[in-house]
Amino acid sequence: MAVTRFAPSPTGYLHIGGARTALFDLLWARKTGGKFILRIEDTDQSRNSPTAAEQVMNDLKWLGINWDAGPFYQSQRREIYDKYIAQLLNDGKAYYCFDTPDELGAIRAECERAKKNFIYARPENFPAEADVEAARAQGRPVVVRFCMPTGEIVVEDTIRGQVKFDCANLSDFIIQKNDGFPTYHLACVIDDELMGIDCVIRGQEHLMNTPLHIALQNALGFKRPAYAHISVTVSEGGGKMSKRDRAKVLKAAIKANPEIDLEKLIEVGGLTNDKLKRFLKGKEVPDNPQVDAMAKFLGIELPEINIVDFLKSGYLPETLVNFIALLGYSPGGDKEIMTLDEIIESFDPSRFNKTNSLFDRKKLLSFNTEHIKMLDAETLLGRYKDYLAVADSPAKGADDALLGRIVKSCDGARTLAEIDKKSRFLFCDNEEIEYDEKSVKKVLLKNDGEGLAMLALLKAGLNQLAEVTNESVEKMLRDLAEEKQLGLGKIAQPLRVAICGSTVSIPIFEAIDLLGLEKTIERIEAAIKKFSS
RNA sequence: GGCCCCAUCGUCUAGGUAGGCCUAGGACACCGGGUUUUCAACCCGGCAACAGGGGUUCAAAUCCCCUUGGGGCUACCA
Repeated sequence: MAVTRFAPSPTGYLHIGGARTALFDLLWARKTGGKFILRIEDTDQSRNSPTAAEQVMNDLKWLGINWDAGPFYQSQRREIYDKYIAQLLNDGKAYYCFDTPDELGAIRAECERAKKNFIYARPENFPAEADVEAARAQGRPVVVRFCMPTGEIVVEDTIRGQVKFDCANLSDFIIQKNDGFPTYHLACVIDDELMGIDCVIRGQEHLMNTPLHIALQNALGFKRPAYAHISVTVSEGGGKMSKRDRAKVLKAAIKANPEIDLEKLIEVGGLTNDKLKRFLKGKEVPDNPQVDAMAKFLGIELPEINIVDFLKSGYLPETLVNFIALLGYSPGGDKEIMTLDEIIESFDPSRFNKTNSLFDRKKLLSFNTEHIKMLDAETLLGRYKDYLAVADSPAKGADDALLGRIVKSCDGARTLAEIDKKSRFLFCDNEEIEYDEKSVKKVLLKNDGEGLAMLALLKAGLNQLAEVTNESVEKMLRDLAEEKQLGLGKIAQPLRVAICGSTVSIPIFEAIDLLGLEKTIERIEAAIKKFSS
């Protein structure tokens, strides 16, 4: 019966790394019949966006990562932290400091020059409350630092075994900031104790924080939870997969192309000239919506990083959960495609591996294909509608019966976006069809317009049909192929381009049936007219 | 720079905690072939790895050390 938690800081959308951490914490809680708690670590006033926590929760829900308690907001628990800070101060285990950022920076620079770790020089006599007021009066910042003990701290990590730290390398660290908020370390340790967290599964980037947390727990007389530091997910360029990766790709694209109309880009992105300059110089990163808008304007694809990015690209939540669970973890055996329940059932935290892993998008695509195949029709339709809602598709709002038939006609599809792409032509007016240049050339114009000639034959054939049914249309096409001694492709492809504008669509007979004979003939005529000159 | 983590096919990984069952298994990708009304799906076949160097041992992918290479942290961010 493990009690675990996911403790994101609400600085933006939930991204892959966070989702993976959340998933493993959920897995362990479910496997043991325990509890999974959501805690929002919003102790940084400057970095919190008001909607971010909401977004993170939406993304978790979409993935099916549901929490049993919370969300608890640390910003609403100030008195609790204050109480413990006072206690530490009282016990002489923490002390006030009044250094300015500049002073601190100078000490750091000096340490670097001496090739040493930064260690804050603890004063012999700690400042008294009266000194605090004096410092404030002088306009100096007031923070509280924790006294690191001496000796060695050994972290018992479920994944990595014993990891030893010499406290001589660890500095007294800040537990309360100038604005009165606790730092992450303090709030995290207190909440883990108060919320009864007994197992902390988190990213390896926290391994170095763990001795600090243990020191705090010891000073406060808290229990020590079990720790498991999971490997980091890295992206193609090397380095931890980060939200900044999308901006990075955008920046590279802008720099690589001097032809870009920067004025227009600024307008589309909704930022200022100065901000764009700072972005290109690597000094500032625009917001997500701004990055997206600029990418769309430039017609470039950004790598999916945030969970919503994957939704927008047509991935299933089932896919993400399955794929993420197999990054740095393996249940053993050859089975890879699994549902959340199967993953929970087979979950064994001793089977984590220590190596960082690369996020392989091709394999993700393949997982998506498998999961699309696995879903029952009703669930898949629901997922498709969720996708359409965010995809800016003309198919949005179409009735379930139609959408259901479309989805069914696309079995074998790799993403939901692919289904939309193959069937959009059904939702356009005839005049709105965009003819893909390459497709037109290849199947209509090539070989002296043999495709166009075929269209004429098709039109005549369709007009002569005594009775128009799916069967009669199909028979006509097949008879025509036989008569001309051609594969069906020679007939279907020109027809496809005429009615959908490209060589890729849902199966041709389904396409005609769904479009209707009237529009089909109209589009054939329009195509003949348009490309005959 | 300091501290810490890691190292099996191109990628995700099995095997490593009880060394011989590993002439190293699976999946994705890739290559070749088949099927086909497009794309996809599907079927058959193929390529491909224990980072390097020392030990320990009758025996090492598995244990130890070093080198090299990757990664993380190094904030009044979390």
